[in-house]
Amino acid sequence: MSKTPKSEVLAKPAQSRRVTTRAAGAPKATPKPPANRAERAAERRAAIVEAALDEFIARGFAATRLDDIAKRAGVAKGTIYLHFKDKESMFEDLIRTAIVPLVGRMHAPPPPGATVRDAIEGFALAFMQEIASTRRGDIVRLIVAEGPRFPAIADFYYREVVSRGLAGMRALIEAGIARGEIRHQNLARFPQIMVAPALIAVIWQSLFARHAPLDAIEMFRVHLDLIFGERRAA
Amino acid sequence: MSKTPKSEVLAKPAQSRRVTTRAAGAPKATPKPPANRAERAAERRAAIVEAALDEFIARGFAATRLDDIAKRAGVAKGTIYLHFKDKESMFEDLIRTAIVPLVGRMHAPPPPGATVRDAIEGFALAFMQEIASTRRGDIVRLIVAEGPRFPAIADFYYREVVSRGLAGMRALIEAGIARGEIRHQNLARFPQIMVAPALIAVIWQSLFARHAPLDAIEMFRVHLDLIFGERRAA
Amino acid sequence: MSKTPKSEVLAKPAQSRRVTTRAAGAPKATPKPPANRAERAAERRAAIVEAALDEFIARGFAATRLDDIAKRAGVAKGTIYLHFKDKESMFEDLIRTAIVPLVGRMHAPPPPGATVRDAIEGFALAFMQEIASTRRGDIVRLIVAEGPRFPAIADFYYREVVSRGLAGMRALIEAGIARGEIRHQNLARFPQIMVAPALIAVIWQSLFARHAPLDAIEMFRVHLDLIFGERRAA
Amino acid sequence: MSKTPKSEVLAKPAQSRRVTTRAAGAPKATPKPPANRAERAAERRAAIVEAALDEFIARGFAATRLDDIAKRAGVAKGTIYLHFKDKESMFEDLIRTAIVPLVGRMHAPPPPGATVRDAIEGFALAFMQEIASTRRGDIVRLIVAEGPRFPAIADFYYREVVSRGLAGMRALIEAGIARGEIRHQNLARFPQIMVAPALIAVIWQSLFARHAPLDAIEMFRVHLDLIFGERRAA
DNA sequence: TATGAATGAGGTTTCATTCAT
DNA sequence: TATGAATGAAACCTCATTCAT
Repeated sequence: MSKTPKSEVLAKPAQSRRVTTRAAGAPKATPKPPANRAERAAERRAAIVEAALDEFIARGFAATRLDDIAKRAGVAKGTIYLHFKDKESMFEDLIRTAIVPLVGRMHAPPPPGATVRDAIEGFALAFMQEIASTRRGDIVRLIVAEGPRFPAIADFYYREVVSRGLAGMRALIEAGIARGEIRHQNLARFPQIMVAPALIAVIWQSLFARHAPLDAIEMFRVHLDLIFGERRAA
Repeated sequence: MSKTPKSEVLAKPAQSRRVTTRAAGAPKATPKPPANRAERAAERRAAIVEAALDEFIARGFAATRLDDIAKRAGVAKGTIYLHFKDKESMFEDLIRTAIVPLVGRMHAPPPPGATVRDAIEGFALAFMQEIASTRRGDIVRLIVAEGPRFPAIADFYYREVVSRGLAGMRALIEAGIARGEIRHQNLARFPQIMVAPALIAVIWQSLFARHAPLDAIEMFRVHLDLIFGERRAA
Repeated sequence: MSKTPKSEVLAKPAQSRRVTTRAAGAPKATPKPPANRAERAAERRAAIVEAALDEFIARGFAATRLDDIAKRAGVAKGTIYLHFKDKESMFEDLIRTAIVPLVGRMHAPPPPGATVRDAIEGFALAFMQEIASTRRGDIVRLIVAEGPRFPAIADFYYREVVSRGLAGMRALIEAGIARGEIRHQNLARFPQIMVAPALIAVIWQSLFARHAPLDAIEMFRVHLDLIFGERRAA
Repeated sequence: MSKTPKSEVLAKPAQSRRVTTRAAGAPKATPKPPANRAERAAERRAAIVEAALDEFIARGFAATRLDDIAKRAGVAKGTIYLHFKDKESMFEDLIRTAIVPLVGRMHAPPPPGATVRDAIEGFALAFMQEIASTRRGDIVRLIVAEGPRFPAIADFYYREVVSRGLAGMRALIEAGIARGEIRHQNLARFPQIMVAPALIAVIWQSLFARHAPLDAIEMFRVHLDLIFGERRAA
């Protein structure tokens, strides 16, 4: 055989297991006649991006065929090259673009009147709902998977997401320490600890969810209990 | 162009960033002429396994060329097929075989005279030294990367490593709770929390180590402080 | 896939549909300890010849693997090369050797006291029983199949079998004409006509027997009736 | 060495010994720039079919290289896969398509005013001129050669050509018997006998023509004399 | 003499990319 | 701008042949 594992697990074209913005199963973008030319082009590009992300997530970079992306996006193969230089830079563009929305959350302003724990719990809740259980989580896993082969992506991700996110988390932790909510001063040195369960949740979703479901939010709460101390009521 | 990203980051053949048993850069295994035929065959197989792991880790399944594996192992392409049915089952075999040694550790008998914390800290130390900072850690990342495309691997990994490891960890946590070392009873419901920093460390190594080194052991200690309470001395 | 059609019709190794001298299904020649070295060698060679014929008949020249021949003969692959220069000359040798026994019959001495029709009917009977319904018939088909690619074989077959056989047949026909058994003088110009049903039978066996069985002997008798005139009893 | 016999008899690419529609020796179909795209595609497909038949006839299925077909057709290797799923189904498609035109002839309506002998002689003439001495005859031989490995082809050939042809021939024979042209009633039980010389002719062409030319039409006439009785004039 | 592990040329097939329409 | 037929490099895999044992 060839380059792609024949695992019966992957139907063709790849079917995302999560809810996406496009109607699942609609292989062709509905041809609702849009306005002008530029608009059409933008729509096509969006369709390509959408389709490409789904395929890349399902198969990884190397095993994804442009043919399948085109089919899923409802465009011709050549059209992809009107929007992207080649497969590799398309992949990098895609990931970069998909990462940006992840960043906003991170800078969530320190809670005005709430406690630090509430702030972090809110962040965790948002993360689990908007990332871990959506395609965005798959993108995080995709970065873990392809990062070593795409240092540009790993770099970008570190710069735009990881370092900022950890910085924000460190600030929150320090606020928590200052307010007396957190006793472990050393935690500020390793803000990774705070988000570790989030990463666990993302990976668990992709790999083990069908063996044993994981209540990620509850796990995160227990984790926060370690840090902030036990709470009374749920 | 071709199927493999042309990232200048990957010389050909893939160069592992870690120490391996074979002298890095020696494309041909040669020197010591081994004894009989069976021994030779075993050696060749070992060389192929070694080379294949390196290549798969560096490039992922789909982007790895059997040609490169052969070259790196110092054998002809056809020789690979004397030991493995095809690329896919070679990959699965390899991962399976590489996983087995990970398992032993997990069952580290509960500490005879030591505290639970000491046991877990010992485990963490071992993990960081023997896994996170060696090629084994890369294998864990490889499983994260390719698991969704190789459900057989994900299943095996869950069965042999994850479920056992978590069970063992849960037992330790319960022992800790029984002895009064751990106050958070809920922790036993999510032993994943205990090992989360280990996974963080593995991923950090692969993706971000060159941006910001991470003292994984110290991180783990801080994490244990959250669980067991602050210790006096380092 | 590859070079060999994956038709489910061909189990591996090829299973001749006819009775052969070796016990069918016995992949390894039984190791009954033979006498001396030369004898052993001769036996091995015979086993190879036997196995090779079966495989070539079942798959044709190009699709036959030496590996399968060796396996079927119960020898190592290398052993084949002790007896034959290479696959091609093995094939030519084999066919040549297999053809020789076909020749004898052809020279069947003109019938001492019998009629020409009896002689030819006897030949036909022998042909159908000893060739058309045995592996030898397959060899004839094999020659038809591979002849154009192996002119040496076609030449040899023409020289040793066809031209001699037709000459013998012509002599019989002329005898029949001389005796008044045959009225069609022109038949001597085309002795091929006499044997045409034999060839039909061989081909029918291989290709269409499972769709519609053919009573080759009866067909031949009807054919002889055309030439010699109707007979009274069956 | 390789899988293909190195017989010096076969130049590369295979050179058909017969007249084909394309100018023999012109490796690239080029000159007249055709109209639209669909037309171009149809032409390319036709060129592939043409080339593939020539190669398959000259070498048989297994020994034919897609590379040579592509070269001979003047297309790139990949282009073949735009028209055929793989080598095997290309072969089956080709044979099937090539067989269809053979069928028409078979149903030659019973002679309006002519004798049965004239009808059959007309059929024989047509067969010899349009099949036995053209590439179509080679296809018949190809079916004999590869049929056992491609049961689908043998089945199709039996269903579409053999059974229909024999049925038609049987009808003619019965007409001949009814009219008193044929005395041998048993002939209707084996219409194969009637066409046997045609098959002989096809095989003779491929294998022995260069050793001894065969006047197939005259042979057929002699054969008909056996059945219908001697005629006066030639 | 016999073995069968090893070789590597060469086959089939895939798929990123181009370009005439 | 959009298409998709065509390309051909390169991947996986096979198997005839060699040769150290």
